[in-house]
Amino acid sequence: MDLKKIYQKLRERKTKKSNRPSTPSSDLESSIFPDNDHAESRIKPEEVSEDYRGILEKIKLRNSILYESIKELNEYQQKAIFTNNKKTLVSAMVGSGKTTVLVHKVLYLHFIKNIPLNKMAVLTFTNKAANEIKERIMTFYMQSNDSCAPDFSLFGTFHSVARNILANNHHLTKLGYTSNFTIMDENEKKEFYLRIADELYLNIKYRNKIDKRIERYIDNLSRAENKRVLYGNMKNEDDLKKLVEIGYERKKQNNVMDFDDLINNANLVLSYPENSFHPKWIVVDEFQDCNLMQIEMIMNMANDSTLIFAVGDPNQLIYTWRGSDLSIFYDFKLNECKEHHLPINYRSTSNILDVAKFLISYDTKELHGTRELGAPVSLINHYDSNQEARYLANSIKILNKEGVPFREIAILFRTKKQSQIFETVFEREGIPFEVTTRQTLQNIPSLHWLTQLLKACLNKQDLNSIYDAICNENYGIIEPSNVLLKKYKASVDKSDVRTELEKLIEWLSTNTNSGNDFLNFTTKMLQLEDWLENKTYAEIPNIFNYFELSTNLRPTSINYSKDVELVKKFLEEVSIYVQLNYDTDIKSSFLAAISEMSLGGHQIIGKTIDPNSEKVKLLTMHSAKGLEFRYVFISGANNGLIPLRYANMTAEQIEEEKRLFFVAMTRAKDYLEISYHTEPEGWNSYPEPSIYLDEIPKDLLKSKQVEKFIEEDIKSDNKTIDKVGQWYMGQFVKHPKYGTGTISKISKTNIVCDFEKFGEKSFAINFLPILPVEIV
DNA sequence: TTAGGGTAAGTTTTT
DNA sequence: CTTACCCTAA
Repeated sequence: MDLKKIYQKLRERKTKKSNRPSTPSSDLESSIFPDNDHAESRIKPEEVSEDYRGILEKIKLRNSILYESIKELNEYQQKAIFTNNKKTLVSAMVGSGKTTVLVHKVLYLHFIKNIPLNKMAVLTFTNKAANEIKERIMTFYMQSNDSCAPDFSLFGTFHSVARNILANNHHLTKLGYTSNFTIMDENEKKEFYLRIADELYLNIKYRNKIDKRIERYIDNLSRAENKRVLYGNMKNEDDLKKLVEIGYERKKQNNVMDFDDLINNANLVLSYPENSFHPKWIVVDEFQDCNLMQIEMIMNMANDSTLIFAVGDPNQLIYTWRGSDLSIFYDFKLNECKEHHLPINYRSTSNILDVAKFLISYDTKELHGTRELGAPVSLINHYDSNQEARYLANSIKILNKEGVPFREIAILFRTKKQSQIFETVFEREGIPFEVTTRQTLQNIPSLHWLTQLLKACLNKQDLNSIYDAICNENYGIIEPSNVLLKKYKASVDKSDVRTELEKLIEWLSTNTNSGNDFLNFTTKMLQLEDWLENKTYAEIPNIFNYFELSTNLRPTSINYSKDVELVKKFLEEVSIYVQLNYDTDIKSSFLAAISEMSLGGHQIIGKTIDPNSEKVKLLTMHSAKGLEFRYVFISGANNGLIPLRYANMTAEQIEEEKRLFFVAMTRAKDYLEISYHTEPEGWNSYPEPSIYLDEIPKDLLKSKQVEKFIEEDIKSDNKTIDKVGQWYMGQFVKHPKYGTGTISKISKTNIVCDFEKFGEKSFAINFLPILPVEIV
């Protein structure tokens, strides 16, 4: 159930509150705390505080619904919820119900300890996690008698909460920003820097790698000057340093922030001595993933009377490349912190846990299973990934016939590339599947354009959004060109104090052939803020008509109906966000909603992955984190792939790959199968099983070698052959442009010719522009 | 300006 | 191993 539906139900109930039945409906009850079906446990925490029973009794009197829910939890979970320590770290083992504990902690603090929800900051890393927490709390609100909608203003991702802190902080101007700043995502950031480089004729090498270079530059600020700037084959420094410095100033001029700026700037305003923003409680999810900036944000939000409750699992730390580090986790733990454990895993069979245990690096003794022995874990040796894909297609068909739904089956691998062969084979074999692809706003051009348009209207200094809104190749009113911005910037009068929006519109109207449509559209842009003035959330979808999107979305385009649908859904979503998170006025609430979309909220609209769809899931190990499946197949556990081999690997990175393998294994509920290949295709993978498999005792794994399929190999399309049709190796041929040459390579789909003057050229076999040459 | 030699980098992707 | 692209030599 999504937030919108819950909210609608909540509203419905509000209106007919008087004759509402006192018992909650059963469908709600079962959906509220899904992790709790195996609550009873033989394992007990060593010490149980004296007033422990008392607390439960107290809850029973205060809120019987919460009591019913909490009494189902195990004692470790209850202890973590009842703790009132200033700093608490809950080390949660994999599959031990940490989100359940987190949600109950919030409910306990609110309903029993009377902490208002808006005095609690609940910080997560993903929108998905934030939404799940909000949904569960909403559902609880619906069950209990509370009639008002909960205030989630400090619930959200670090970035989203940071944005809201900044937008509402009086000291923001000290940083050179105003409260209507907009957010640029990673792609927009790259464009932002490249445009500066273009405009100022900066010498920038490896332009396509500019994002990586800037990141590396900032990470290496402590290193020697030229070490930070050089990349690849560069011998001399380029203007990277200058670019970063100008970028820093330009972001302020344009009133835009990138993702990192949100956290960094929030830290700056929070650490001002006059800052008075301090939540009563700070609750952190996936604490092990925090980097230093995020820890700093937690600490800056806290004051002497703030209590911190963090939940995390060091064994699932797989994002150190985003700046998190085990030392952060342990430093926090050592510093006057009460530690709790959640050692009981409800997810996997004992066989699976027994194997996974050998890969655990921290708190080894603390993982306890609750389930039956189950099927043994298999280690299977395939010839290569193609053979494996055929084998799995077969196995999955059999499983499905036996009644296992496709959605309960997942195939996990280390790199995205590995999914291709499964897609090809499953497609051919008619097995329904879905691949998790990274969704960015750029993947949905109409929504990307719309966000840029709305950003441009609300932040009239955001030159990049303004330009992209007006000069978009699909939906813009003016044809984009890579010199327009440069020319505009060069000719603009520095003493002109008007906004960039006004200036660029005027400039474009005189320097391009713009017609009435342009005038009409840009006037609408300038006036959107005024239009919004006296509107309510319910009128936000009217923006569709305001901008005449039925014509501006290009009705002749093949994407038109889809675009209209997406845009309407987007505006609807914005409307709901404004309704749920209304703060001071419609304008700032609207901007908050648009910012939320920049922070990945669009995934709600554009998402193609439905966890409940009847499809086999093909996932990278990273994207499988947090998910679970009855049947899990880990593909390609070869050395070099797990751990993935690349230059200068550190011991820490080898450890992280191990944790990743652990995460992959523990996704399985009932059945786990691990494979490696005799002849792996990647340049970096060796024909031997992963080193991590050596750490697992042989008798815990059921080893098997799969016979090679003798059917025609699917990759034979690319294999070289000697002859096809009239063509043979070494044959003399003639090409109208390249002249004469000889055939140097033949495959089922292509012929490669080596021309005397032009070297090797490849041609598709169905469209050969060459002729045979008769040798006399 | 162009051709060809030389060499680092390559993965994962919460926002 | 392949790719991208810097760098240098004409």
